[in-house]
Amino acid sequence: MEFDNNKPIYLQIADFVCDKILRNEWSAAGRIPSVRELGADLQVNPNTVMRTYDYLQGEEIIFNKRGIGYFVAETAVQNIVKLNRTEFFSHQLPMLFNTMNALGITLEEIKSQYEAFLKK
Amino acid sequence: MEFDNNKPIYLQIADFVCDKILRNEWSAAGRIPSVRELGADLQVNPNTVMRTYDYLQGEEIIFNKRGIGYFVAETAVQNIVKLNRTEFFSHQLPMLFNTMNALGITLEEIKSQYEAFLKK
Amino acid sequence: MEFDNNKPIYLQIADFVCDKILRNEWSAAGRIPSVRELGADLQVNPNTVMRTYDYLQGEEIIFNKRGIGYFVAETAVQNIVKLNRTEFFSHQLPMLFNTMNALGITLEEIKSQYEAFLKK
Amino acid sequence: MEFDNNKPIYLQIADFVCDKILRNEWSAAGRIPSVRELGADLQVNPNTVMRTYDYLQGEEIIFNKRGIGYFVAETAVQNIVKLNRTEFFSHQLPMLFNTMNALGITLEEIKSQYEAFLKK
DNA sequence: GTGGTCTAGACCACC
DNA sequence: GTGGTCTAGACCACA
Repeated sequence: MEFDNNKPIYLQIADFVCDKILRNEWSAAGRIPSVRELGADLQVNPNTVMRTYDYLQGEEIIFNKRGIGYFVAETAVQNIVKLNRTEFFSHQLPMLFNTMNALGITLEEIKSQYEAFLKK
Repeated sequence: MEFDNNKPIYLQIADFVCDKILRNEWSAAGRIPSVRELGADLQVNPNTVMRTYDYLQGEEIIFNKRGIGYFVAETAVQNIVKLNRTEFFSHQLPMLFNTMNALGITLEEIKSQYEAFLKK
Repeated sequence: MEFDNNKPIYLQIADFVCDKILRNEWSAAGRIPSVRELGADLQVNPNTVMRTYDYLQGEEIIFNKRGIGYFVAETAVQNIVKLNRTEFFSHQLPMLFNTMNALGITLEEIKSQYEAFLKK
Repeated sequence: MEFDNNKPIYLQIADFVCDKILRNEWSAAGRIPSVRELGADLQVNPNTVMRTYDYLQGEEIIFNKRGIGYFVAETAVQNIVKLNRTEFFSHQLPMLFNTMNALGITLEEIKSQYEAFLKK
């Protein structure tokens, strides 16, 4: 897996895990890979995965059974969606609008770019 | 001036300088404040301003006359705009589209949000 | 290590690093010393080494893995050679020819000096 | 006049003055422009020209009559040539040979470059 | 542990 | 006066 330098790796791994859950590859109440396993898979220090799991547990997307492993929470999917939507509408979108304003970019341009993006 | 903790101060100062240039408050071929002056103005260490100027010189937005000071480059405005647009269309926008896709958000929603944003 | 006062230390360290790479003492994709280590080795402030690494990363000679360290880029050797040759043929040599012309020095004289230099 | 950023302006002005003398445009025992005049001509601070004249006086290339101005020394030409040749053979040339060695550049390459330079 | 940023203060060459 | 470099020491996020 390749990482973007502008975002902490542990958050990128969180996205990766959420993606797995949303696609139902890791299903509700099921066990997810151990910190060591996932670390080996993604070629990343286990500590970093640990941080991801910590974060996801805080958001109630996964939970821990001591000595056994981490599991997908029942409410995982809805929490992921809520988390993402909140982030999107309260941070990402306003920032976008600000730069659009600053650069004089219209919604029309965004629209045509979006259509090009969809075809890709 | 207040600084956002999520972005290096020297880059926020760069934005500040670019803004001045775009608004024509600091005009083409004109001298801009010395690192010491601007540092005092913004309550920031001169070294930090130095780093900003270094960066902006690399982007060919300002240039230096030795022992005299820094000046706005002839091509400053176009370089600023180019820099910002490149960043916007090749990074910010694709990331936006990706999350839109992932969250199932349509362009219609964006549009209504944008109108709300404009009224604010 | 001793430093020449006529050239910034951070650039002399850059030369030092490039030399290591060219001699294959620090090999492609391998990790190079941390800013703290090299700083201690060369009896130089870590910030100064940091500046060197910054510069070399800009020239795509080394690259960074966050939280882990700096590594020799795959294309390091060719980039070093290209950098040096460009500098030599487009700046150093023309300046030499200009002064040769001004002083009426012939290529023959250069040649004999060069042979003397090689024997030294 | 345009200045190279890698060399102090006052030394570049010194080169300019020496060139005038060597070409006999400013002849032996003749008066040369005042600090203010030359400064205006070259669009440079008079202080900087002053520093040039100071330096050239130290090298016995020009001399000063108080209240009147600066004049070309009788021994100017020979001192210029001596100064330049010394600089060339004891500094410039050894540095050249070093980089040639480091980059594996042969005298043959230099020769062909030189011929190309002469035709230009 | 790593790099990245920032401050405070110093010294220097140059204009 | 200007920028440029360097040091010492601090704090932070990240791995």
